Amino acid sequence: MDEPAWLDEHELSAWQAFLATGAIINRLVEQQLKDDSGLSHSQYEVLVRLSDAPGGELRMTELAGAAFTSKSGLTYQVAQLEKAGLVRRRACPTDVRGVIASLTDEGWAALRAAAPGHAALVRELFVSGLSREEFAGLTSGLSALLGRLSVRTG
Amino acid sequence: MDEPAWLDEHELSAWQAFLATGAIINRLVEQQLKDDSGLSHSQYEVLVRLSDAPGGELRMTELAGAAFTSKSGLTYQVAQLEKAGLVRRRACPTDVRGVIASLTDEGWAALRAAAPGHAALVRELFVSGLSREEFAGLTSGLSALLGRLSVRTG
DNA sequence: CCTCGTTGGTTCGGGTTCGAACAACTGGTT
DNA sequence: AACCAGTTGTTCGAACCCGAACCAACGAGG
Repeated sequence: MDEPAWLDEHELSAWQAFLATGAIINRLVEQQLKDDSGLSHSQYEVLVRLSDAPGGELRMTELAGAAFTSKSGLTYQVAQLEKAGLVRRRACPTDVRGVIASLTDEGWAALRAAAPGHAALVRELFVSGLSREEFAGLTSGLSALLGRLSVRTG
Repeated sequence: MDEPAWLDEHELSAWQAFLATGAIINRLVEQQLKDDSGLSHSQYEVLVRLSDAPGGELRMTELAGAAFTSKSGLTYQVAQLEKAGLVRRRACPTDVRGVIASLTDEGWAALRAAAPGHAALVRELFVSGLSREEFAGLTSGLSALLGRLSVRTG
């Protein structure tokens, strides 16, 4: 109907802020993890997802769905993590095609070692410096957004 | 002083929502621009920054600062855009080292052609589906965050 | 049993990104 | 004038990531 071709002032500044914060924060987090633990952000995410799963293991597809990466991207990252000894691959007992990625002891150790620095940075960048209301507003906006998006991705 | 090693429940879910929304939205935007205009998101951003600047031109460094990319990344993207005829490079009159990227007529046209679809998608993903309060909360949270981050990067 | 459409995971090719190293230049200081 | 710390933009090597193509295996319906 009346769809203007450009974003208006409010939309634009919100959108720009969204892009900018995402870019900056991602870069800083990436940097910190690399320097501090030798892990990329995606690798760290994979470890976190695995550690959240019962037994510290998950099928590749579930892992790709939970993390924010494509199937091929996940294959690559898991290969890297396996090379580093942090993750092991097992065959899935109920499906010959399936592959189960599973945290090794070294994987757990690496995660425990990396977590405090990561948590501190996330708190510094993302939580502190916002008032309680700002943080609450941000959180509810983000989760509404996420709910909306989940519908779209099916 | 009492810095827990892990994020608590609220921090974690907000952080995850932030990462997830960023990843999903970026992917969808990337896709739409590619399909619709043959531009990547970073290329589109470069065009937008140039179009915002007086005369449609900007020094490389200013462009890299305004967009969300490294210097080398920008060199690459501008080279692509130049190959496509959307951007021209000029020497900077006041500084021999300087390079000025400048929108061509084709660049303006490409931007005008791409903008409506992009704006519509951003509105669909990012604006609509949120109540006025949610959007306001999200916006103020994001800009507070951005202000905080600018201090850190400055 | 046997299709046959679907799913799981890897491989491959190409494009994108980054940081470090580099060379050319600037502007201020002595 | 000669220096020198800092800036500018590019190049290079490596890592990363994605989509498409692919093969093997599932499982529902005949």
